Order: sequence, then C-alpha cells, then structure tokens
Amino acid sequence: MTDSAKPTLMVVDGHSLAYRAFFALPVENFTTKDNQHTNAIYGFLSMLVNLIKAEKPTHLAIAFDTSRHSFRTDEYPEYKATRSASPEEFRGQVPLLQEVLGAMSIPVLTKEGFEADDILATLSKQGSELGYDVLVVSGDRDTIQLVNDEVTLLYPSVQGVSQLKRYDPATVQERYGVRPEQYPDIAALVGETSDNLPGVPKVGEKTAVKWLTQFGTLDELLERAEEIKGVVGGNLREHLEDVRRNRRLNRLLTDVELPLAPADLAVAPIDARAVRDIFARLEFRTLLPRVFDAVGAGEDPAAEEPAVEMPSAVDATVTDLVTWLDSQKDEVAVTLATAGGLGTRIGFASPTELRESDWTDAAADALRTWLESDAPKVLNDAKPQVKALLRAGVRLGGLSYDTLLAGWLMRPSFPDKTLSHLVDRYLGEKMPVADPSQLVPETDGATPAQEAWFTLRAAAALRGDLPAPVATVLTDIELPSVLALADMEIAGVAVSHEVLSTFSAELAGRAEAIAQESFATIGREFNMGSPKQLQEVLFEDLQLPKTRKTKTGYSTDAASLADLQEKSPHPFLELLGQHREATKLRQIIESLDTAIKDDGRIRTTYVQTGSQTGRLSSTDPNLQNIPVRTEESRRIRSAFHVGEGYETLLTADYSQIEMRIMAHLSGDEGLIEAFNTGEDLHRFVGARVFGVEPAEVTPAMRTKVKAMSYGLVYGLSAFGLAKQLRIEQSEAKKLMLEYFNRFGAVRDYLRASVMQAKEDGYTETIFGRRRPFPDLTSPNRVLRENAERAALNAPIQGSAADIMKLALFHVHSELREKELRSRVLLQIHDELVVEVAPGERDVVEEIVRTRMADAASLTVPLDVSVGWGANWDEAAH
DNA sequence: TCAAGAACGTA
DNA sequence: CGTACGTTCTTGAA
Repeated sequence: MTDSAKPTLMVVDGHSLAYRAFFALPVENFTTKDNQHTNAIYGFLSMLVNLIKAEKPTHLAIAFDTSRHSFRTDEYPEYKATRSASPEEFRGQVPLLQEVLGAMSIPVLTKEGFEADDILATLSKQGSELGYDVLVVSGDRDTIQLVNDEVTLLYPSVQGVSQLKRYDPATVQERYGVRPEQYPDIAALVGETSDNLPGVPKVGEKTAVKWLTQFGTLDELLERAEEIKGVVGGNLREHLEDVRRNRRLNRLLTDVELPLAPADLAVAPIDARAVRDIFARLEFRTLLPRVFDAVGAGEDPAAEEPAVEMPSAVDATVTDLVTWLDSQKDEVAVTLATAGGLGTRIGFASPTELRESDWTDAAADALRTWLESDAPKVLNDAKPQVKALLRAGVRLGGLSYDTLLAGWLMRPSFPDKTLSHLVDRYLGEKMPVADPSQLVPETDGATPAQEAWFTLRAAAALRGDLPAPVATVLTDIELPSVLALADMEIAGVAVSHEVLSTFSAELAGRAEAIAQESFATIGREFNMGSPKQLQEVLFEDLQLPKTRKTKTGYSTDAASLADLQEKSPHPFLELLGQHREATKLRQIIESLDTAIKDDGRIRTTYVQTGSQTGRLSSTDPNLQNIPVRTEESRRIRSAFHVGEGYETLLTADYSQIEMRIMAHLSGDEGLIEAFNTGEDLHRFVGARVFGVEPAEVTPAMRTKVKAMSYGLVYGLSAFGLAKQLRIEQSEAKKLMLEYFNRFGAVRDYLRASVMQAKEDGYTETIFGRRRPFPDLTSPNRVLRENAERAALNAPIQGSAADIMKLALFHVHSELREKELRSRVLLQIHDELVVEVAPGERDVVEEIVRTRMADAASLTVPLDVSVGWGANWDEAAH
C-alpha cells in the first residue's frame, strides 16, 4: 500500500480502458433514447469511480490517443495496421467521455503524434522524480516497463475491467520472470500480434526469458546471437533487425512535452451541475451518487442546506398582508397553492420575509387590488395559478417573471420542469419535499410562501443566466401569452355529444362488419389491433413479402401496407386499412366524448413548455390533432360548434407561414417574388422549376413542388422525397436540383444556418428563441444527421411559433381592451379559432386579420385567411 | 401496474 | 434516409 505521507499520482490510459469496457458491457443495455451508445463511458466511469475510492489519488489525469498516427507509424507504417478500425459505436463515445471527465474536473491529456502510453510514461517518470507514489492504469502491456519501486501498474485482468491486477516489481518478476524494465526485451523477441510487430519465429516467453537470463541484456544477446544453436538460433539471426525495431517501437517515451505537470493534476472539486447535466443526457442514474461519493462530495453536493437562511413564514391576516404587499418596493414572489383548480392557500416572499394566508373569498377580495395591479410578481408555472385566480374573480397583473418558462427557454429539451429542479440547478440547493411514499408525510413539503421564496431566488439566478435575446422572448412573447392561454383554457370549446355519439355508433358497426369479413377472408379470428397477430396473418398465413423491419418484427403501418398492396395485392389489405381508419376515428371520438363537461364544453390544457421549438402542445385532450384530412373525418370537426350566447365560430390561419419565413430568412429573390405577386405559391414555384408558364403547371407538377417545398423545411433527402411521391430516386434528385437551380438562396441559407448552429451550439429564431444542439458535432453519424435536420427546422418552426404567440395575445388583448365578448378558443399552430359574440363579426374579423398579419414584419407579407361557420368544419376555408 | 413500442392524428 | 407534438392500444415484465 502507499505511504500516506506521499501524494499519489494516478495516470490512466483512457482509450485502452474505455475500449475494454466497450467489449465487456452489452451495448444494447447502454443506449440512450437518441441512440447514443454509452457502454464504454459507463464501464470506464464505473471503474474510475472504484479506483478513486480505493486508491484515493491526490493527483489524477486521463490520457487519450489522438489518432492512429504516431511517431511509431512514421517509422514503421505497419505498426498496429492489422487492428481493425474501432467501431463507430465506440468512437462516438470518446468525446462524450472526455466531456464527463471535464465536468468532473479531471484533466484529459492528449498529444498529437504520441500514444496515451507515452503520456503515462512521461508523467510517471516526472511523478516518481518529484516524490509521488505513481499508479499507472492501462490495458497495454507495454506499460509494464514503467513499473518500479515508486510506480505500480494496475492492469485489467482477463475477467474484465472491474478486476485490476496490481503489478509491482516483484509481481512482474514472478509473472514474467524478468525485471519490469526487461519486459520490452521479451516483447521485442516474442513479438506483439496486436501491434502487428512480428517477433522471432518459434520464440515464446519461456525462450526469451531463458536467453535474457543467460546473456543479461538484449544487446548482449543480439551481439552474440551466433551462440544460439538449432532452428531458433537461425531464426533469431534472421530476425535481428525485427527485434531491434520492435524494441525501438515498444520503448515508451518519457520526455513528451505536456501542458500540465504532475503538480497541476491535483484532484479538484467537480462541477456538480455539469456532471448532473451530462449524466442526464447519457441517461445514467445510478452512477451519479457513486461519482459524488467517490470524489468526497457527499451523496450529492446539492443536498446542502440553503446557502441563504430561509426567513420563517408568518401567517398573516389579510389586512396585514395588504399593508405588507403595498410596502414592498421590489418584485414579490407569489405562490397560490391549488387543489382541483381552485386556490387553497397563498404565499408571498420578498428576499427577507415570507407571508402566508388561506385563500378565501375574503382574501381574494382584500388582495384583488394588489394582485391585479402592475406591481411586479414572480411566479413559477403561473398559468394554473392565473386560472385559479380567475376562478375567484381575480385577473393577475404585473406578471414579471415565470421561472418555469425561463428554465424551459434556457433548456427546452430538459424534461424535468419542477421548481425543485430549478432550485437544484440554479441555486445548488434542495427544496424541502414531502415524502411521497408516506400517506401522512413525515417531512413537509415547502409551504406556499417558502415555494415563493425559492421561486424569487431561482428567478434571480435565472436572470443572470438567460442570454439577452432569450430574456426578450420571455418578456415579450411567453409571459403575455400566459394570460391569453389561461382564458382560452377556461373558456373551452362547445362540442356536440349527439354528433359524436351518432358517428361513433356508425363507426363501431362498420368496424365490426369489416372485422367479420376479414376473419372470413383469413379463415380465423384474431385481434386486428395487434401488430403482433397481424404479422402472423400477413407474413405466415398469407405469406406476403416482408416489409420494413421494426424492433419487434415487421412493420404493418399504413405506408408498408400500401407497399404490400402494390407488390402483392390481397383483399385483406384493403379491409385492414378500412378497419384501421374506422377504429382510429372511433377512438378519437370516444375520447373527445368523454372529455365533454357538464356544460357541453371541452377544455384542453396548453403546455407552454411542451415543445423544443417554441410551439405549444395541447393535452388532456389534445385539441391540436383533431382529424381534418378526409371528408369523413371532418364530421368530427362539425361536432365542435359555436356555444350558446355566441353567434358563430371564426377560424383564421396563416397560409404557408413556414415557407414565408424561409423566404424571409433566406432572402431568396424568387421566393420573395412568389409571395409578393400573390400567385399561388406552388404554381409559381412549379412554373419556375419546370420552366413553364404558371397556367401550364399541371396538378402533378404542383404536387411535386409542394412536397419539395414542405420537405425543405424538414431537411428532406432525395430518398425521402422519392418515397413520399412514389417516384424514382433519380427523378427526385433531378427535381431537387432543378428546385435549387431556381431557388439557390434557399439552399445557401439552409446550409449556412446549420453551419452557424454547429459553431454556436444552438439555433435562434427571428425573435431570439434558442435551441441547443450538442449533437451537431457528434462523431456518430446518425446522431449528427438527426441533429442537422432538427437544427435546420428549428429556426423556421420556432419563428412561426413566435409569430403565432404574438398574434394570439395581441388578438386576445385587443378583444379585451375593446371590451368585446368574443374570445379566442383554440390555437392549432398556424390557426386560431374564435367564438364570436352576436354583432361582433366584422370588428372581430378586422382585429384578427390585422393582429395576425402585423404580428411580425417580414420581407414578405403574412397572409391570413379567415372563415366563418356554426361549427369548426363549416368555418374552415 | 407500468413502460416500451407501434401506429397514427395534427401543423 | 422529413420537423414538432399527444394518445391509444398491445405486449411483456414487474
């Protein structure tokens, strides 16, 4: 064991150990949802954590190879040439591993032209000279030569990376029969297959050791090679040069110039936030506490008491509350605890004081003036609280910050949207949480005032972190949207149970009939809704050709069925399609029907943080995916009707908003002209692409350019375009070429925008909303290309979302300012549905048209089309 | 009871 | 091998 008085320097060959971990752990158990393999990272870190815990190094560094090229390949190009390229799945993990090590404040050393082992050799020499105990951790046998009284080698045993064997001089002597510094002599004689260094034929370890013992040194042996008798003697004499070369190549360099000396490698505190971030990305859970434990940071460094002492909460009378609130000069944080959508208790916090009260009618009355005033208020997840206040007749004013929204804008991909996560991340503290495993919790969660206090402080931290453009998006787009969305959710939309139930019964009968006919066709009964049983029928009973593979078998999705029908038509395929359609519609109808409340209206919840691009999402039920494509499915939309006391529904949507944004962002003259001439977009584009007059654009031509235009926004490939249009790939390629010939600036823009994102690490919308893309520089091709397409789309979809949110709250505010009764009910990404009160038709149409068209000023106009009707279907246009 | 996967609805 | 969502159903493990 090491002398505790001496510092311990541990140097690790990252590459060789990660590579061993890669083969030791089954990759299928270590793959993230984005298909990033993590087995090597996990295995390496697991080993490292054990090592740190067991050896307690005071100084630590991990060395990596830079490439296969080194001074050794310069001298001998065949060096390691027989090694097959390391698998893509492995290489992609190395940069991530280095990122983790960075977060753990562990120095990563690389040196162009040298191998990791040379770095280890250099550091161990420097370290032992400076009086360190040195631990070398490597899976490369060449490092045996480094072992001496001060330097111990930890080498993975055959059992795997978790078992490391300790080599000191005695162990080496025992195992190899020579002193450590003589090991390379043996290796030179025997050769090293894995390095593609051939040795002397017929000479193994035994012979080599015998010779060395006999002659003392390798030089002496080579000098007196003629003394060796027999075939091996001849072999030795024939391979003298090989042996000398091997010995040159397996000598590790101890004088590599490194940016860091042993003293610079002192173990430093880890960046807990960064470690948590990257572990979340890698989907490591169990490793986190082990890492924190090993580096002596406690179970979790965030589990500290608050850095600032929390003021104690004062239960105040409403009168005192009002006095207190009116006396506040700065922003106050507010938390309204709710149950079943109604407020139960309300808490307030300034940096130094907490106040709390039950939320009663009297409290609402007393606090109304302050709550509705412009006095700045910070909330976390304001929308449900705004709704609860509205239900008590209070309209919140002065919403100055929402930590939930700020946290989402910072990292739109992060799934944990709780306040306690923000507190953890931005304050490095743990919030008190009620123990959810106990019916009567032993530990209380935070009270409303305490929550408000954490919210206030998290807001301060977030303000420091939010880049200015992102802060603008929060203030100018997201916060004003909260109140509009709250009103929309409360309003709901009237839906006819009669229309739905009639339709549902009809579909149920039809689905049953189709099922019976299918069973007759196949000759047995089965569950048509089970992809598994369907596969049996299609590929075993019917012996149809196999389709696209999925994780669990072969695909039976609509596209595959269409392919099948084309290749080998079968009446069952047609029936199956119809059955799917009928059951799907029925299912949608049923879920809508059960969502209708007693007052005949359905209320959705808009999730403002529900997307990574800035769009809203809608849940419970989702009213943003109500069928529209087929004639029949539109019967569902006809069930969404104008409510009692209102005159009509108005729908207003942006035409081709994403293509307009594309025109704006790319500055493409052709596309801009298309929108300014007022000609039908796809006809205009078709005319340019096919070189004909707009009037001569056939429907087929229009379909093609339309698919191309929309595909562009998603990063479509020739392959995808061909598949969608069911044309040859060559034709799709030609179409794309022609398209870009005419609209070259579009291609230039898309390329430049991805390049920029690669540089910045994030994309940005016209209004400053950002979305990070760490995978744009991933060596993993699948990951990188997925990120590229998403990055291409994000500014376009995101800018459209920004514009719609602006339009939405502008419309909402103007309707309120003009004291109109008409109200916005739904937002479906590029469409608004408004319920119009009697006599307000014209003024509402004007407001909607103007506010939507003027939401942004681009180089092309924003075209809005409006329709009217007693129900959603009729109001379409 | 829960999670994963397949399928499918929308913009 | 086209972006962004949410919901439903089946299936198999817990």
